[in-house]
Amino acid sequence: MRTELLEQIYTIVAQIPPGRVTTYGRVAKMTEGATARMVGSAMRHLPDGHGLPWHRVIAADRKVADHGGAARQRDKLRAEGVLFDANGRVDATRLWP
DNA sequence: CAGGTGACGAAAT
DNA sequence: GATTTCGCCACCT
Repeated sequence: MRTELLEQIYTIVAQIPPGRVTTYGRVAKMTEGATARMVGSAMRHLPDGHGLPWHRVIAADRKVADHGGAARQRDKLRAEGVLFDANGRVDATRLWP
């Protein structure tokens, strides 16, 4: 059921190690049936203080997705040691399988 | 019920 | 490489 997919999404995101990142599409494929859009939507509806490392989920082009908290997301990532190149892209080696 | 939308992604132009 | 198009699917009008 839907909540099952949602649970899977939350679980997977929670598994991303600090200083590492993954993409919406990757998370979607790890679940069974979810799409990248659903993952993004799930992140958008997260309440405050959920404890989920939502900032470690980025777009497939390795740039921070464009949304209201993009700036904050970048700060959090940078605070974890994730470096961005001049194009605002994250190092490919930081990708979490 | 029909249509628009969006923290996406891949392919085409 | 920047833009556009299309596929995707839960949700809201």
